[in-house]
Amino acid sequence: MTAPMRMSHFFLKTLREAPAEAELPSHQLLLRAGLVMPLAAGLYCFTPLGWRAMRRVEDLVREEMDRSGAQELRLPALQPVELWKRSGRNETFGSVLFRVTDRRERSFVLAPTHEEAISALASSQVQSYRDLPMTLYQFQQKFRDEPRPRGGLIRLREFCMKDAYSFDLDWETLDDSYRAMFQAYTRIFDRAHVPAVPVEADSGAIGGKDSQEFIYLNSNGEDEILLCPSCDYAANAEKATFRAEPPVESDPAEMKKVETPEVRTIANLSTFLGIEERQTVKGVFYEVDSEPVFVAIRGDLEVNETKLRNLLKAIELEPMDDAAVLRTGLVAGSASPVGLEGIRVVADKSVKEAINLVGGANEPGKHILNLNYGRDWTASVVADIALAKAGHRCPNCEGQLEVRSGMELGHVFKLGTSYAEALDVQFLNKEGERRTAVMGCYGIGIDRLLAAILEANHDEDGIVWPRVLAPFDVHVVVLGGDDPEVAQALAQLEAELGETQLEALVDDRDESPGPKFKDADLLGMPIRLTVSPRALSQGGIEFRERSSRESEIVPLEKVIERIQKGTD
RNA sequence: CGGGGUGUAGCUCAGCCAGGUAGAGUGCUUCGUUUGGGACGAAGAGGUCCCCGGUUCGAAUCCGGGCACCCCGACCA
Repeated sequence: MTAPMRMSHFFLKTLREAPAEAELPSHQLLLRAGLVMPLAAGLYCFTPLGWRAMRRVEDLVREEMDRSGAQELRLPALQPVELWKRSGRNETFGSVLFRVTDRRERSFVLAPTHEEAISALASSQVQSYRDLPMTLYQFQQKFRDEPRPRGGLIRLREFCMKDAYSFDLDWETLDDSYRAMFQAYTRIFDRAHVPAVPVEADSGAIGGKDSQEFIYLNSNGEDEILLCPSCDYAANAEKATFRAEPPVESDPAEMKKVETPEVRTIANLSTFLGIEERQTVKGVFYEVDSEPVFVAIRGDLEVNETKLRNLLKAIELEPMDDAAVLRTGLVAGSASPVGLEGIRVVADKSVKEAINLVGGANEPGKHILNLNYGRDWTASVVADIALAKAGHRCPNCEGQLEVRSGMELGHVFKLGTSYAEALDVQFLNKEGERRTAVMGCYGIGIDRLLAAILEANHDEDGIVWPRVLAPFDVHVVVLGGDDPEVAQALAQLEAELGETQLEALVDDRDESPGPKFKDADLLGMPIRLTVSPRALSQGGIEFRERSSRESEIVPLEKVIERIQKGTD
């Protein structure tokens, strides 16, 4: 039971125009509706209205987490750097970690995520198989020194994340914990009216098994997603696999060096020799943790740097610059894995299966015909390191993959034992043997989810809040407040609303009707009630739904009933 | 970190090229009118022209350096 909030006293300023810095619809709405104010790049103040919205989102997520059996707790954001050294992530997170020093010169980090802290807690508390399985979660501010914060609440330097961690006896019971969380996420995005789809995701260098992201497909997203229109295959481009065109069939032939003047690219080469790009092999050079690496891949494909990074367990990986290419003695434009010495060679599986490929001769202006893996050259590792692209064949069916952009709203991930090992989360099983807990982690960015909700729920006039998330349930527009009949009707309405759980925002400002209606549309509460002499003369007050824009006159004594009808 | 753009009133922007009293719309304050879709009239308040330095009699404007913000890329367990 809450007293209605009067707008004349509410700390809120709406903007007629969006500030120039905002490009995305969600960013513009956040600023125009006065939900947030930027403090610095990637840092926002939430106003009372914005904070109400955040809390509604948080409450929805909390409800589903609790329903799944997870238990809420709270971990510190400020953590000793030693914890991060134990997990190895002091190095792997690198410059993304915000670092601070206390008065005694001890080093701390502002946590970007909480696997370390939760593992430390679990380590101290978990002793027996009877303690497991369990899933713990929190809402907590995360800090990441992002290279480029962007898009309002899309990518922040400080943000609120719901992060959950499961601890299991083994991989089998982890499957149950994971499934429960997956279902909770499905319900959350459903109820939040954001069409998020699960896609296969990269699990990074940590190892671990299944990893799925919940992606809201949206042209303003920053992740690239490959989707199969014919089946349900969907994967982040970092992870996506595909079936490459089969190699051209032929019998292995003798290697032969040919003159290829001015030919420096695969496109040139295939035109010059009149062959398909898939009949060539190309070399791509990388600098991996300060070591040169030669990547051999079929000419029609490109290297997926995430796959390569994971394969080599690399921290730093970047294309080699020209100076390093010279220093290493590689011949850009005619590079070949054949006869290379003093450099690690990594090959994509596409070149292992192919027969009689054309590759460089490691001499300018020359190439070699009929290269065959195993006979003429080998690599230290052969793996799938190819980048899936639109038009490639789906790994599961005959469909052609399509590419879309999307926003990562949530991530569920079977972590495995790496953190539990590093931080000693162990227990005794029934047989009295010491075992390491098997972990999962599950995150949802709350601020980003709020942004996605706005992206998915607005029209040209403003926000259209889903009922469960609206900062207020009802927006009351008062016209002609000096009229005694209006004042009396308003008093009665407010009293009745006060008897319910409904939260109301009452626009009692001394404004003309225009701005009041415009603001009501902009702020987007699900139901607008207009108390005015005109409506009263028609027998009640005007009831209007933001989503349908349909309105009707409802007698005062029926209003509460009318509002509650259709509450989801 | 590389490329591009922008910094002038709370917000949107003009003025800068061609140096000379700091502007408009909107918002805000006051008064009056108005009261169903950003209404009308009148009077006001509001400025470190991003910062530092230089050139000049004189700099929002020209020159040098820096900073911030936005976009693209790189990066992003």
